[in-house]
Amino acid sequence: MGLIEIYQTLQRAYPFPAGWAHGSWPMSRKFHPPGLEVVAGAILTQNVNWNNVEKALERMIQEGLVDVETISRCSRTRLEAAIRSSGFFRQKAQRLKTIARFIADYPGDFYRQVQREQLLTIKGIGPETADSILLYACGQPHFVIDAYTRRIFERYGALARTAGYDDIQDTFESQLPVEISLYQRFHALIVEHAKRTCKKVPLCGECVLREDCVWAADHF
DNA sequence: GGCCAGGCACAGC
DNA sequence: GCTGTGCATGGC
Repeated sequence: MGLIEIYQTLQRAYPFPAGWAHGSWPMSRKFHPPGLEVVAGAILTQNVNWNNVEKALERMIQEGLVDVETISRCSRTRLEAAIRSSGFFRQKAQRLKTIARFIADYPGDFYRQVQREQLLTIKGIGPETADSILLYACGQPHFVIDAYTRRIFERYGALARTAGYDDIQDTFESQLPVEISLYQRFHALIVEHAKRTCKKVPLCGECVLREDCVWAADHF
């Protein structure tokens, strides 16, 4: 199975990935602007289960921490308390404040103009966080490589298991049409598939990718 | 009670 | 350059 075929198979299996309406990032739309919720979620989800992140986002909304001025100016302890459930709350609070300040001071429209290299200069923003922001908040075609995607790649890719982020990303981007909605949906589908298989719901023989599933070793 | 979850920065080689 | 380690909570 090539990448496109995997995409099509997942698309047929999960027409509406839970929480990812039309393949877009899960959002309450209670941040201002809505894209800021993607930025916050991308930071809060670093090395942590999304369940923990949802609670943190809800508390940020309750606290009114939904715009860059408030986030960058509130006390660090207040922000830390709000996002405690997302783990690593001290460094994540600092990272949120840093990116909020960056957005507030951005000369121009951050959500339309920010470049990947600019994001990567910000402490706390690595390649995956940057690409999540660019793809889902800014609508720029950067394929997001996360832990789930790596497993897919390791099974199908020709590169060594030690391939770096950029190598894996190049492989996906060179095999797929450069299309924002495709990138968005594909990543959503990979996450959806990961959440549905094996660990919580042992589908095994029912897995839509059958023996090609990245979790095949667990299935069969 | 141990292990894992949609990373990242930084120190030490 | 590459590898190991700290960061911290919640669910199973």
